[in-house]
Amino acid sequence: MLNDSFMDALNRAIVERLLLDGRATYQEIGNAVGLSAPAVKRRVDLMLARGEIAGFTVRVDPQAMGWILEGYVEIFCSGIVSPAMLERELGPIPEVVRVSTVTGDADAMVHIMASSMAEIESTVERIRTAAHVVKTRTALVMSRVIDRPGA
Amino acid sequence: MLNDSFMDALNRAIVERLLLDGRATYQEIGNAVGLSAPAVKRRVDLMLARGEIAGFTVRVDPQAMGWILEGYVEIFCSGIVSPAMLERELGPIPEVVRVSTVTGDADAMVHIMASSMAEIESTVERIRTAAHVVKTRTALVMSRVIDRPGA
DNA sequence: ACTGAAACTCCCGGGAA
DNA sequence: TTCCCGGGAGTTTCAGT
Repeated sequence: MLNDSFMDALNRAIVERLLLDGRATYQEIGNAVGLSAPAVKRRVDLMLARGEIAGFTVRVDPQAMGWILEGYVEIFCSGIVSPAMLERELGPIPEVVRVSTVTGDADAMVHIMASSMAEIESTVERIRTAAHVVKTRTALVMSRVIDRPGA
Repeated sequence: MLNDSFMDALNRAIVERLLLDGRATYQEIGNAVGLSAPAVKRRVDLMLARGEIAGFTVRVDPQAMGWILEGYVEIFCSGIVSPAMLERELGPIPEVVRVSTVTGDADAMVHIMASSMAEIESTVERIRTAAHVVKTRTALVMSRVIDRPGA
C-alpha cells in the first residue's frame, strides 16, 4: 500500500459511492475509484467488520410509508441522565427513531415518526412518563427541505 | 393481486426487510415474505418508480468516517420562511445534513455534521448569515443512544 | 425457465517493512 | 523474507427477460 491516508481516501470514495447507491455493484464502484471489483469487496468487508459501515439500507419516503408525521422532542430530565437509562426506557417505543444526548438546556433530543397525530400524542406521553423526564418540548416537522443520505 | 391492503402489507414486509439489509437479494426477500424473486423485484421497481423507495444507501458510522461532531441547530427567521429559500441558502453548505421546517418557536431544524469544532463554528456562522436568520440555538450531540435505520 | 451478469473464492504477482 | 494488498480467472449464484 502507498500509505494510510491514501487508503482512507479510497475507502472514503467507496463509501461516498455507496451513499449515493447502496446497491451499486463492486465493479461500478471499482471503475469509479480505480480498483478491481474483488479489491472493493475486500475493503467493504473490512469496513463492515470494523463497524465503519454499519450495514446497508433502503431510503424510504416516510410519507409514502404512512409515517406522515415526524417530530423532534427535546427532553429535560431531573438528576443524572445516563445513556443506558435512556436506551432502556425509550428503546421499547417503536416510534422513537433516534435519541441523542445533547449539550444545552435539554438533556436529549428524541426524533420520532408516527402515522397519526394521536400516535404522536401517545408517543410524547410515553416519553414524558419515562426516565425522570420532567419536561418535553416538541417541534413537529412540516416539511423536509434538505435530506442528504448518510446522516 | 388480492387487494390493495394485502399488497401494501407485502410491500411493507419487503421494505422492512430492505431496511435491515439493503443489499438483500430478491430471493432472500422472497423467502422471507412468501414471494418469488421476480415478484419481489416487480414490487421494488414499482415502489422505486412511485418514489416510495427513494433509493439505496449505506449506513455509515459517523465517528469512523471522521464526522466526529454532530449538532441540531434551530433557526429563527424574520418574516416569511419559504422551503425554497431555505433550500437555496442552506443547500450549498456541505455540513448541513437535513433541514426541516417545524412548528413551535423555531422556524426550522437544521441537522449538521462536522469533523471539528472549528467546522461546527463556521457552519453555524454560515447558517446565521443566511435566509433572514435572526437567531440560532445549537445543541451539540454528545452520543447517539438509539439509532434505527430508515429515519 | 433461460441467458447474461455479478458475486464470491481461490491463487498469483508486486511492493514495503 | 515476510506480510499485505491488489489483480485475474473460475465457479456459483443472482438479476432480468
